[in-house]
Amino acid sequence: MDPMSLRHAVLGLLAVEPATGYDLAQRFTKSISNAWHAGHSQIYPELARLQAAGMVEVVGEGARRSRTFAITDGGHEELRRWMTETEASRTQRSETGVRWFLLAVLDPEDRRIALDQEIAFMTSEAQRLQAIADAIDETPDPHPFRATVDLGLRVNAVMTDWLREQRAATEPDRPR
Amino acid sequence: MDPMSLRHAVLGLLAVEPATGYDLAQRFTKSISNAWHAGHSQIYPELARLQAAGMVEVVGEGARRSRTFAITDGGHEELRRWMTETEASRTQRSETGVRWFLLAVLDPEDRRIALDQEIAFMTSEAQRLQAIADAIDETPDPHPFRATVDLGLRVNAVMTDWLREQRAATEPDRPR
DNA sequence: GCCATCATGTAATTAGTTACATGATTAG
DNA sequence: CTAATCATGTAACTAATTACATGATGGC
Repeated sequence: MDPMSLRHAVLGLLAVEPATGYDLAQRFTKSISNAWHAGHSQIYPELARLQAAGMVEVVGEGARRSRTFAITDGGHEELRRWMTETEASRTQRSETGVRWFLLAVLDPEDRRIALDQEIAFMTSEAQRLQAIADAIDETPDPHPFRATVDLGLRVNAVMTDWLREQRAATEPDRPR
Repeated sequence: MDPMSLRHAVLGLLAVEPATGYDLAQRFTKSISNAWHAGHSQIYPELARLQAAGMVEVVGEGARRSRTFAITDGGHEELRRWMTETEASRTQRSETGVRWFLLAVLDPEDRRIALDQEIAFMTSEAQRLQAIADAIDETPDPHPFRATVDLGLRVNAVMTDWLREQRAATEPDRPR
């Protein structure tokens, strides 16, 4: 049972900084959402399993019966092992990808409508990523995930260019 | 219940050309695998549901009790509706993405090992995509999915550049 | 006092993977 | 004749989503 990226995503987020289950749910949507997502109903049970496996531990209990978890040495070792010794199974699932694939089977009119939607979506994504980048840049010391945000922006740019090309090729009257 | 990209991926593949369930399983791995994947154990039940919903129909029965499915007008309409009228839920899941995210929490030595693995993986992916592109280019008429293969290659190139930058920044003795 | 948000959990359902199972056809 | 591939299905399990449920704290 080597796949299971959720486990490693959680460990990785905790490796940066200890957090509560609630924090983790937020970080999934705010930082790693381009790669993986998990809601709290998945996170709490996973934290319990990781704790049972000695990979995370409770390092503090706060208000509202909150528990802050931190990664242990065992957890770090598991991360290291997974990253350097396992051959990735490479689960790949992107609804956006499916939609872009399907553009080809629409007639020109519908394709234009869909392309406009996709361009708008990518623009909002770029803004979301840029906001994250800006927030990171305001912090004093270099943030570990800054580089992947940059990658996201680059990929977004290439994809948006592609969408615009497709859009231009579908222009009705003046195909230029 | 508007998500469910599997349904639309199947409809889209059938929109290009009728196929058996077996064919579809192959096409998932060979063409759309960057966006979505499904094995035959998921495809056959989905075909049955689509048939019950009148979105696909059996257009031929061949050897080995094989049935060839084709998309119906209802199926086309559903595709059109989903692509132009629904707001994408944007399921996004990439184990590769998780791994790249986690690079930041590894120490330099392990990071180099992981980066080398990732660069090798992206290189093999580029070759796989290029092979698909070449196969498409040999066909007489323009293939609907040629453009998305091209997009895949472009994105791969940007990502590989990023990996190499990261790798260079982790050089041990001679950090340039 | 009340509303937003923090915080944690479980239950029910649906989606996806892996394993089991079977048999037909074709190429060598 | 026999191995590879074509072809279809079901069963068992795991992962993920959505819905249900509860309660604490802090700001207004």
